Amino acid sequence: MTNIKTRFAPSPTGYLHVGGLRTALYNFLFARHNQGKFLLRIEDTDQARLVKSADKEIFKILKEFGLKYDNKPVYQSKRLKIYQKFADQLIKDGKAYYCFCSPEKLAKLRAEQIQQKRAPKYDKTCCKLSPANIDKNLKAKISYVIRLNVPPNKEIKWNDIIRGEVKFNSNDIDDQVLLKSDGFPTYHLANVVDDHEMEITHVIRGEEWISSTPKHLLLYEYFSWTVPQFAHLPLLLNPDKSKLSKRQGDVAVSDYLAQGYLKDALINFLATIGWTEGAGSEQEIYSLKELIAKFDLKRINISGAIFNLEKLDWINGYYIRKMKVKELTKLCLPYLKDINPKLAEKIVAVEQERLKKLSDINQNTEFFYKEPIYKPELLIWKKSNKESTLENLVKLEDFIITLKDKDFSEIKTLEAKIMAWLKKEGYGVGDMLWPMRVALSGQQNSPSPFEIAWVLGKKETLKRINQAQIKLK
RNA sequence: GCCGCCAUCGUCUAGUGGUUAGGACACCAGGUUUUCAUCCUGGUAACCGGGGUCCGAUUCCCCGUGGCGGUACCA
Repeated sequence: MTNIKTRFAPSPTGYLHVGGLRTALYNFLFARHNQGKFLLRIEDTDQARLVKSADKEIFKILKEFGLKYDNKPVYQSKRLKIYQKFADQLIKDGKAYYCFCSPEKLAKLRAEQIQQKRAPKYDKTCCKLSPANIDKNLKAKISYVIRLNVPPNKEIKWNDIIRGEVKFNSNDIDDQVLLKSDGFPTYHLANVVDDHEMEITHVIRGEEWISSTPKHLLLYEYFSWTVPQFAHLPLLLNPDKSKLSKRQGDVAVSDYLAQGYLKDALINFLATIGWTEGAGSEQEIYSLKELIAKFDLKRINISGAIFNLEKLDWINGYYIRKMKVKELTKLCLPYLKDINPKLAEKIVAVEQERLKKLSDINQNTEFFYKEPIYKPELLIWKKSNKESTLENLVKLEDFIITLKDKDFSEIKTLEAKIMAWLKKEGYGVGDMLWPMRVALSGQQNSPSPFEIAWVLGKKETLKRINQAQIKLK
């Protein structure tokens, strides 16, 4: 296929949702895979919900994630005249009509219909207005909207790339408002007009749009425009299977970034929740490049998927473990406030394999730069006792004093020295290393004593071993 | 209520008209180890129900059930 064009069309009503990011990702991947264009459109037609600078956050996040879009973003709020022009054209053709009904009247109508167990639908009162009456109302400046004139009993269907044929009967479709009384278009009008003018070939959007698609199809028909291909993505769900929402956890991309989820990991996770390359592949880890090469809309799953944090944590941990210590340290620094970068790098080196997300770096790592507080009993290994623990700590101190500073330059060197000494003297590994580790960390669980000693350096290591002895006495 | 979409381990999923229904996460056990983590090995665990079609259905069809989405002058 040539000249493929996709678009991501968020509305700037707040933070960017992870589901939105996935939609953007799929649009991006499909376009790039096919050497097509990926465009961005800001759907700012709801004046009430508009959040200032929400568009800026969207740009920033797309950029951070490497989802580069082509051309300048299109703002719908700057295209009001165009939508009005097309709405007028529909009216002229009898495909849309002025509606002067008040919100109160509509609410009453809806309430009646619901009570009668019928689907709430506009009753087309204003569609039957005579030209003279319309003129009169217009001149009297009665507030109006423009509604889509949906024909009765017409089958409307399309072939969804992801779901196959989807069918509706026009009797179930409401005469949707296309142009609001404030002169702004609704999603339906603006969306169709813009997708046409931007020459979008593939509309890839969330499943929540399926029931609106017949309205859009009708508009394409009324305008005699080429209909794009539709691909309706499955939803991201809460653990209880409802649509992923803020009530049940974080949904903003920025929340995940703030917690220290890596962009590559997030992309990897989002891409593979709902998409697999198939063909018997059992791959779990994908780079953005690889995704571009392998992505196929037809391989997107149809059913909704729970946003499974445990899997995200695993993927993120995987990416963290693959990182170079220097790079990882840079990313961790914001979570390790007021710490000397040299020390931070050592801490990161030692903690790397334990991190699931960057913010974990400040979990149980205080002992690296603060004297640990712990109960003396913790020093005693399960197979040992107080007396021999104290004795061992003294022996250990005496030995470490004999080490040179350069023995502390690398973890491996330090480990080799101490292990050789243990072996030579015939000391039990646990008898010696457990108290050493606790003396240095004050923790039940921690990195190895060699690693901690390497971070602390000779002087601090000796100091803590000595303090442990005092505690035990 | 009405319309629509969906249905394989707890979760993400692969897969097929005949398979020991595969993988990953999580979980459990074992190994490595001074602890945790990492790493390695192994294990528990699934085709929503009922009818068809067929020699044979998890797979195809229908019905049901369940979940979800939509039902706005929100997107």
